Amino acid sequence: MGSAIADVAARAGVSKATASRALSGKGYVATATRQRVVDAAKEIGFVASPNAASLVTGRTKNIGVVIPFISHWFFGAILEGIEEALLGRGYDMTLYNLRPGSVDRDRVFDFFLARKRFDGVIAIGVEPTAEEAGRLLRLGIPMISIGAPVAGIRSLTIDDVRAARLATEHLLGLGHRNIMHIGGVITGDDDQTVNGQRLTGYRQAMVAAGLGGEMRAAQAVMSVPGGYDAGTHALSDPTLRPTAVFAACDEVAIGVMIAARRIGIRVPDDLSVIGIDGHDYAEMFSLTTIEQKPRLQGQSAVTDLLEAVSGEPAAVEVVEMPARLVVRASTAPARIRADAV
Amino acid sequence: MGSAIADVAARAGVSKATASRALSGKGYVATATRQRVVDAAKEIGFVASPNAASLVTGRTKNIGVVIPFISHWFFGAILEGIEEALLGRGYDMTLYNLRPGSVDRDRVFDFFLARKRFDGVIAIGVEPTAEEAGRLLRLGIPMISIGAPVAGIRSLTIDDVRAARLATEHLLGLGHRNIMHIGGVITGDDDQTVNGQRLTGYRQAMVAAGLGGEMRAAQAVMSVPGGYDAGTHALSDPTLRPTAVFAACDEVAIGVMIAARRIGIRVPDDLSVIGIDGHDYAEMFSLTTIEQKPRLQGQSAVTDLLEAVSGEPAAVEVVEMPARLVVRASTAPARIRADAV
DNA sequence: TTGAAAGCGCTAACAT
DNA sequence: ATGTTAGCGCTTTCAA
Repeated sequence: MGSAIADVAARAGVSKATASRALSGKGYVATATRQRVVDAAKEIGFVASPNAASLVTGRTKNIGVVIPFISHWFFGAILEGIEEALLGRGYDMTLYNLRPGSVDRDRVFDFFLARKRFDGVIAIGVEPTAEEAGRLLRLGIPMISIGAPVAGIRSLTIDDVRAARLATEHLLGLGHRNIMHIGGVITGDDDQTVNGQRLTGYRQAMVAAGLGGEMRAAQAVMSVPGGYDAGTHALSDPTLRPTAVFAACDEVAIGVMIAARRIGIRVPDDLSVIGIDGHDYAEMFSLTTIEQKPRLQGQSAVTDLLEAVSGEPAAVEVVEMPARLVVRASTAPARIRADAV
Repeated sequence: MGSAIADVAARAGVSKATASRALSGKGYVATATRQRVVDAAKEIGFVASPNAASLVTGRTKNIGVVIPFISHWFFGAILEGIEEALLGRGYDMTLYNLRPGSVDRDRVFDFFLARKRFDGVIAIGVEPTAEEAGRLLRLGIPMISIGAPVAGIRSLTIDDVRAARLATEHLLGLGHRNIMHIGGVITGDDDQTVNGQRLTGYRQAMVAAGLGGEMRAAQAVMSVPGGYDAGTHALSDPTLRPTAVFAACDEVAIGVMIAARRIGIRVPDDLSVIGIDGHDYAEMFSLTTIEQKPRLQGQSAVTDLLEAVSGEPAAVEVVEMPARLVVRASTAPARIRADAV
């Protein structure tokens, strides 16, 4: 029941302080004494109250995580990586699911996160404002960002511009000229979010190839059905149909491939598709992709954050995660069409 | 910074007790006094320490959630439902990702959950043992289970046997005789898990239709690639091919449909497929399914659990969630094949 | 309506 | 190597 460390101490015939030392392993305790305390604790089923401990140590062994989606593969996989890394070190994870544009955003940053409940915070794809970040840092709560470079705090991300360029160049290298980009929703023309950067990379590659006039971009909800809808729309007119699609993420790419097949377009023979993420399903769909390894990103974020928690604040910088091109059958060399000769 | 309620009190010219009453809204405080306290708190950016409050009230406003997968749609959607419901009531969610067979299981139940960190625990698809459940209940931590009936605690679940029977009967009603079940991994013959119950429902329906001798069941990893692999295997031999497949979940069903199309089997004309879950992608794939509404399950779990937290412990019982058959094009009436005439 | 005082369960000096 | 003491920041009697 409500057994406290005082009960353990009494049972072992020592003081609370000694019981605390024996149980936590900090400070000198005679081996025999320690054993008696440990036994006593086990006998009455004692488990220390983390609240009480936190109150005095100032450490909670708890990390706050903010994420926009859970039921999207990429984000779910990051979460799994974080959880695994945290659990192994005796930390737990408190999760805030903050969809883009959520009215709860202020409450999460101002109330939930700004209490002394967390040793650190991981923001995934959320792009905290300078004010939001500053508030936490001033409270002494280190923060790290995954997937979105945030001014003033350490960020883990792939170089999205470069990844998009890589993907587009891969299609160009196969001989494609008519390459369409199906990306996420963009706000404004100088959008610096992940979606904006991927569009930028596409543009850079197209312009560099002298195809600045051939660029075509559409926006899709970042999901398989989103890609399906956008793909259906983009591919329906045979005369305007691209020969290759660079999708801003694998879920969209998969949706596009499904739409193409339903329309009767052979993939990859008549349409090359490339995505970004390295989705678990990519192999099944023979999808060519730029691999991001989200689980690894989650684990790295934990490593970096806990370093900042226990030691010096980690340097503020953008850490580039590896992004690897994985070629599969979904991208084939462009074929010379009869009508193009 | 480390502003405490004493700072607020000093600034407002009242005692800590009054400041506490003013901020929490409990107890008598003159309106003018309250306003001064609230202003003072805002001015110095005071946010109460939940640890300190928990220590004295015994309530943490924090719920522990145990889940086997995050990056599977069904589980992710439940989590989103839970988070939404919790956030609205000022509660946090601490998440433990416990894959089946994980070596961390004991640590999570004995160490992480059994501390006074949680007002309640939600176990999703985890089936705590009587001992694990009893331990928490003895500590006064109410627990609720989603998706798996657990002895001694309240459970939210669809009637999996009935859902499976419903699915199978739907295929039977379309005239199918050669119906295969592609389910999850089963351990032993009287497996009482979700997978086992769905197999049982399939058997009941088949036997009731006089097709006990025609039953065929395969096991698959519960994912789209898992369904793809199992489907590829099950459908490769044209002479043994079923005319309909009842898949134990939508992800498997989708995998089976993709495999079928790749093999050249027309869906739904030559193969009817039905799943369970009500996946977001079901509509896109025209998948007939038994809908489970996981977000709703998550929300209901929160409602029920918080009732138990604040009032009488809720009655121990199994609450049946609605499961609804959604018919789409992926199940078509069985056709009389030439070779069957 | 407000204040003083006690104490939630633990850890960390400081003594011994 | 162990015990004593003093809080961590808050809420809650109890008195005024």
